[in-house]
Order: sequence, then structure tokens, then C-alpha cells
Amino acid sequence: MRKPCCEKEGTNKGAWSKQEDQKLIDYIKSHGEGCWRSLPKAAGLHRCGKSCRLRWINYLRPDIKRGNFEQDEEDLIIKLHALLGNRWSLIAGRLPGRTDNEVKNYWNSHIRKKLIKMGIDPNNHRLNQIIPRPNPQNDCVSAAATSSGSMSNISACTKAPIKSSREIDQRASQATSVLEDETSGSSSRDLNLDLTIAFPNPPLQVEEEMQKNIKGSFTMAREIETTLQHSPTLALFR
DNA sequence: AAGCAGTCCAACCGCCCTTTG
DNA sequence: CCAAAGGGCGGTTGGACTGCT
Repeated sequence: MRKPCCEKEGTNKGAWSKQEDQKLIDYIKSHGEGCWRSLPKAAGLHRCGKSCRLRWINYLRPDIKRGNFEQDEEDLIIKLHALLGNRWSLIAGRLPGRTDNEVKNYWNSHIRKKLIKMGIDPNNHRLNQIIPRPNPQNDCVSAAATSSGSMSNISACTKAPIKSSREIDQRASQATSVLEDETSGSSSRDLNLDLTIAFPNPPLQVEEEMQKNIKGSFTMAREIETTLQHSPTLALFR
């Protein structure tokens, strides 16, 4: 049996109080990040170290951008998800001020459903093989897939009559099962998506080197896009 | 106004990878 | 080289909130 990450007894769980937040902020301001295991004790917090880390990274960090995602951020998330899959930390690394948790939540609550309504499988970014029955409202699917514009076009296509989230999930699983054979071979997930594609919050001293990597990353991204030329969501950005 | 269903998001859990001794 | 510890990540959950009937 695996050892727990920290002592569970005597530690608080659930929502953080203002006092706890302040203690954590004060401690990190004076001591910096790191050594999360010993931090709670040193900071006088009755919390698990992991919980402190999460609270800091996802909520208390001063450079965090709060509020709604802008259209270009959404576009970028979709595009990066098509390239990287559910590697939220890598995707978040390309969105200044956004956290992996935030991106993940936004994907699951907004973008995923939006793609499904468009008839695009959010798992592999391909057009659903089970195209919803003939319906003028669904015309936007093919229109969007062939559009040269941005995802802004999607907003006009979100009125498809799907009644519940359960139905959305069913459609998604249907689509996935239909596409299984197709994707089991040389799917995008099998691509070698090396981690060099991401560069979260680079330290200043390595910026120059990062610039080189950026060039390389974009080259690689282009290659991957070529490989995924049948991906409707990628087509949206062309 | 009340009850219900759906949505959102902060936080937790457990696995995996990296580091350290 | 190996095992243990620490850190990071993605998946999932639960509760607060909102909108609809």
C-alpha cells in the first residue's frame, strides 16, 4: 500500500479561509516556493503540502489572470488540444496567466460541449462519423469545418437541439467508438509530441534559448498539423 | 416561491515521473 | 543501481450557484 503524501489527521480539507490564504501568501512571499511537504508546518497551516501547492498555483499566485477566457484564448486551447491532447499543463503553459486546472475546467465545461454540438469529436478533433440527422441547423458543422476563419464562427452554431449533458456524453462515446478503428492506427495520440513544445513561464536567463525552441516548436506544430490534416478543428485555423 | 436539473469550478485523489541519498 | 521521497499532473468529485418549470 502506498504511503499517503502527508499526515491526513489534523489537516484541514475543503475550501480555504482568508486567514489560510494570507498565511500561505505571506510565507511564500518571504521564503519562496518549494518544499511543499514542510511548508504547511513552517507556515502554520493545518493543510497537506499538496493542497498548499494547488492553492498557490491555481488561485493565489499574483500573475494569475482571472475572468472569462477570450476568444483567441479559446481558439488556442482548441488548437493546442488537437496537437497535445489532455496535457493541460502544457496547454496552460502557452496561455499566460492561466492554470492547467482552469484550462481543464474550461475545456470540460465549455469547449468540449461546443465541439460535440458541432459534430466534432473532442477526443480526436475529427468530424463525427454519425452526422446528426439532416437538419438545417447542423449545416454549420460542415460550414465551420471548411471555414478559413477562427472559432468565432462556432458561436453561431451552438443552438443544436441537444437536451441534456447526458445526451452529449452519449454522442461523444458513440463517436469515439465509431472512430476507434480509425484512430487505433496512426492517431494523433501516437505522434511524438515531445515536451519541448511547451515552455511555461520561462526564467529570464534561459529566454534566449527558449526563443530557439519556440522556432522549433512551431516547426514541429506545423508538421503535426500536416499529419492531422483531416482534423476539422485544425482546419478552422487555416 | 419551491423544487429540481444543469452548470461551474475549487479542491481532492491517486498515479507517474524525477530527484536524492 | 535501487528504493524512498517529493513534486507534478490528469481525472474526478462535491458543493455552490443559476435557470427553468
